Amino acid sequence: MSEPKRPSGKPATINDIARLAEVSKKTVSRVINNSPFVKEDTRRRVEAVIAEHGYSPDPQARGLAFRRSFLVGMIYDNPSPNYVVNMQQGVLDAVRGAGLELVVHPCNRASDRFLDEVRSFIVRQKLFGVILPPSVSEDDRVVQILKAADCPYVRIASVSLDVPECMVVTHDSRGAARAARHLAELGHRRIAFISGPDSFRSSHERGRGFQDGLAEHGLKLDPAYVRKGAYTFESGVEAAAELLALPEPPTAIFAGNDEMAIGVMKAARDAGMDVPGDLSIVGFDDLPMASRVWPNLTTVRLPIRDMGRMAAEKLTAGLHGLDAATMIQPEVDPSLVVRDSTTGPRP
Amino acid sequence: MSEPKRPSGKPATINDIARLAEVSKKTVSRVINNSPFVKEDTRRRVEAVIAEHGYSPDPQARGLAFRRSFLVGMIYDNPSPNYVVNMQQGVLDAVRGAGLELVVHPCNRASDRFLDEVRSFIVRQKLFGVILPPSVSEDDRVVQILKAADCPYVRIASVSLDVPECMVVTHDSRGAARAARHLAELGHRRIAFISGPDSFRSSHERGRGFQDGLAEHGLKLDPAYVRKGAYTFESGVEAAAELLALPEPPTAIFAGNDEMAIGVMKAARDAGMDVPGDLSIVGFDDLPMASRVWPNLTTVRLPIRDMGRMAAEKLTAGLHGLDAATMIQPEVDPSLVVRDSTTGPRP
DNA sequence: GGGGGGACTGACACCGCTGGCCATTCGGGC
DNA sequence: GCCCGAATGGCCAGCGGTGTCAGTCCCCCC
Repeated sequence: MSEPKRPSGKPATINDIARLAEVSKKTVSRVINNSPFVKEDTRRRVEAVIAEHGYSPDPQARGLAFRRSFLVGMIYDNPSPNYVVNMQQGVLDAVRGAGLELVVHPCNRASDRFLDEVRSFIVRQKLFGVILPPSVSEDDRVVQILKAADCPYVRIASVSLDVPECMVVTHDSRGAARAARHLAELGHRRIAFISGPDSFRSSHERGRGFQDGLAEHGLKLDPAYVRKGAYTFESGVEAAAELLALPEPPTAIFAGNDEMAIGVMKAARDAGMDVPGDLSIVGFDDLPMASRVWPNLTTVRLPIRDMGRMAAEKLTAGLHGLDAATMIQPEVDPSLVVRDSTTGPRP
Repeated sequence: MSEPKRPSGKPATINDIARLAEVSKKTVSRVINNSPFVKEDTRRRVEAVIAEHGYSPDPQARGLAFRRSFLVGMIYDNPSPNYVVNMQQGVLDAVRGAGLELVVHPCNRASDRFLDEVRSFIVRQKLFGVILPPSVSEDDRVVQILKAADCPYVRIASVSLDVPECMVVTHDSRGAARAARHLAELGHRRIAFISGPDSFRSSHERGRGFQDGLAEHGLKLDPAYVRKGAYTFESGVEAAAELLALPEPPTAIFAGNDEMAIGVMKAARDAGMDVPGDLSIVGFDDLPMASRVWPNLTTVRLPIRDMGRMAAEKLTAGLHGLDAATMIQPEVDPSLVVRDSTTGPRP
């Protein structure tokens, strides 16, 4: 249906369409850009020709004239392939069909050229918009650059850091609270928590939510049962080894993410403990791994792809004549995925 | 050092540079494009101004004039986040600094609009080049589209499918042969193989290499010990369950990828078998999971990031005045990562 | 001293599209 | 018949670069 009709091999231009539709290229341009001053009749005729010839305007030329590209950037510093790929997919869900493309920009926030690189990327590409997943989303310096470059952006973070139209809040605390309730309801009382590193907001949010959840059941997190991890497998192993060596070891451990939770599993195995018999474990993220390891890990799942889509939709809202601030905002709601790594404590 | 000097906030243009360097914008253009017809003196002067003002030419305008964008596309249909992210990273390793950006284009090869979508992407964006990882790299229809659009591309595949300058060959067969030798040298004789689906070249290559490796030790793959999987966890479980139910079950299983290998582990556990005591298992891919599951999985690792980099370097060779065909070509060499899921068979 | 040629540079059109401004046409209300 | 607004076209400039081509300059050689 949309086979380009020009035998020349080169794609059609706006002039071709104008000639074939017997209108001026100005009117074709009006149609493309949804100008309201086009008769319905004319619009249909032009659109027919466009469709017939599979024409789509050259994004470079258009971008040049608009002083803005049709590229959405995603700037991230996230080592989890699962997170990254799902978020990319979500962004693409929203961005395709809007005629935008996704340019990925992983970066190293620890590098001393980090800001210069990001600035140069943003300024040079005149991005249509930028998606900032954690932890880059938490870096105000990046946001400053974006503002200075007059580049729209959406930040994805566990807690609100900005005006609503620039935020997708993931409410990690709610997910952690669910984990807490789950463990409390199973009857656990000696419950431990392994946090992520301080440099991540999610780390605090997950800890806070977990405490809130426990509090609902009249439980308090004993500081003796809290360890700081680094969101890595090894740090999970280490922290859990310490906890399990306690005179009164916990009967359940909530790890700040799945990597650490699986480290906890290893530590339990090393200590000759049965999971979940001797120790219940809950993670956070629902990595693919979580449903492969044995026992399958109970964990909190974030709808990452949806989050990406929602963020991108805020960016493209303007294209559809919507206002990102007033959009009906589906809330991100972390869910608890109960699998086999949790059960009641031994009597 | 590279702080833009224009208080206006807008980035410098070629005209600004021309004025400041007291040359025509054409000469600035020559400097940017490394034209040999610029006096050394002039070039230095222009470069000084460019550096001083942190100028970099607008990719859109340049692309418009060149009839080519500065975007590298990566078109893939690969469900493994690990693979995708590593390959993206590798491509970026090569592409950054060349002034190119990476546009990601996951797709669904099963969709009936697949080819139209890919065509529209390629034609519209006038891509600088395209990276095709498996399995898209094996689709000749995509390659036809690229050729028709006069768009450079590099295919990454387990076996050569094209002229050398358009190929990065991953030699999966060599990796599989290593796995075979490893098992043979451990003393295994009843060795099973779970293949991937027929639709993947890698599936055949891994099978072929495995047989070759066995043959070096005078062993032959007994068809009774071969099952076809689908590169999924579940298919691994299923195939292994069948194999382990055999009257004389294998003492070692080579799975076509890690997903299936981990499925094999589950099947072994379900069958009450000890890994590696009763059953040795080897996978392929070295997913992050492989070093998290228990026992840690022995597997074959492909240098995915390097592969991405090598592919992108072929694309950018022209920019550096090199010829992709004659480049010194580092070979991809899959390596065997021996972990804890393999040992000798019980006597 | 004049001619020739290579090295270097700049003027100008153009890439494909949008925006501004004005002219033109058409149809309808009064 | 007049006026007005909606719909459209024409034209030109401009986005920020590059290609073409025609110089200009300088040096070398006869």
